[in-house]
Amino acid sequence: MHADTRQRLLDIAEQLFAERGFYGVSIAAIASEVGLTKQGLLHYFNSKEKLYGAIVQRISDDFQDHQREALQASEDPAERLEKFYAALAEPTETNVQRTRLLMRELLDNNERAAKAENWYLRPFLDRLISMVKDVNKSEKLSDAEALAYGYQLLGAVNYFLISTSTLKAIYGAKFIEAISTDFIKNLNRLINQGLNSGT
Amino acid sequence: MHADTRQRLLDIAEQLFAERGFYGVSIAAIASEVGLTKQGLLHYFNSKEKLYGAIVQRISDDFQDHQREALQASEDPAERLEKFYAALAEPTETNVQRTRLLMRELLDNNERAAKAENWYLRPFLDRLISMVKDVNKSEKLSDAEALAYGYQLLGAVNYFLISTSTLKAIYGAKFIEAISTDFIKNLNRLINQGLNSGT
DNA sequence: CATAGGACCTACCACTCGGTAGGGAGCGTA
DNA sequence: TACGCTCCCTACCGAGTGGTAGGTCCTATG
Repeated sequence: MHADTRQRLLDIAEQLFAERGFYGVSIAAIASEVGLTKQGLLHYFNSKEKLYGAIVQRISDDFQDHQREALQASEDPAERLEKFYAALAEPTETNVQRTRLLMRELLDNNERAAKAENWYLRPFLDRLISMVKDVNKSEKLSDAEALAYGYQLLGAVNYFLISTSTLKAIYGAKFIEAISTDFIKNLNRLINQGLNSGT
Repeated sequence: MHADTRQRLLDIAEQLFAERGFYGVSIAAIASEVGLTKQGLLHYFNSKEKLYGAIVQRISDDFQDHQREALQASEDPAERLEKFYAALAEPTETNVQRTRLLMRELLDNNERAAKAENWYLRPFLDRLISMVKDVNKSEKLSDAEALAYGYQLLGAVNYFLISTSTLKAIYGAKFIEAISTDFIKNLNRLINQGLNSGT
């Protein structure tokens, strides 16, 4: 029962893991934030890794849901891609948080990524490849070319999302707001130009 | 004396911090990798933070050296920018490693980045802005526009660098090699196209 | 030959970590 | 009333953490 407590644990743990990383947060800290003791937490998730795994799973599930929605949002492939990246780039608090967490995952998994754990990215990337290929059917991009292209935009968006707080501290909030709008404009131009003018 | 040991400490610590993050490595682990005890390490760097700080400083210094070299490498601003990003994207082991470390820095510093610590990025970014503006003088890009543009490419490159090992595990080494060449091709196209065809 | 200081060491400290053992309060069911 | 189950607790463990105190060896300098 008490799926409520479970949810709150997941929510808060997600936040803390995103902010400080897996090694940077203790389960005791997570538990106390929820109003439990460490063992209260361990009642729901048998270990720290299990808790972390559940969070990553939840995020990747949600991501793929959004991807499916983007596919149904429009008929025009280019427009679909635009909306897809626009959704990814949205500076929502949870969006930024989850981007941070996935970025950390990418960094931590490094070489042991060969294990089944990190393949959660696979369906997401596969769908991305086909979305890119749909935009430019005339030239018949190879999978590698499509992924190279899609990944560039993915990197641009994700990197920018995790940078905004730091950039704000350096250049000030106003300047960064100006950048954000330019950023989206640029992104859409890259999507349209980049795929119309040949490889 | 024994600047040699000091160097080895920095080298190995950089590697370990890049792989596992600040909290993921103990100073004892670093020391033993060098062939010292924990206290041997503390003889050279008074604390873990000091050691880490010295590493970040060294990286940012080197980065700016490379940036200066790129500026002198060519007369054509667009070509300069091409060479600059090509150097950043080079999948050297140390290059990948340092990108990982700086990415972690970006994630960890988050909101407390307001302190002087993280401003090491500032001169690097300022130079980037002026490089971008030089390419497209006719349109007189604002600083925000220039940074938005430069940062997109920066994100694309950095994100790709830290992803390669994971992508290899998912798609296989050959596929990723194919992507890498397409990636650079794409990047150069974005540099030339993106800045010639207006904001 | 004396002395100072660099380059390390062993021993230890207070503390935190993830995890186990075991118990108790409140509940629904028989 | 008795039983078992969910939810959460206190108490504790071994291992590991960053850091301090204090000592030893070696070399360079006077």
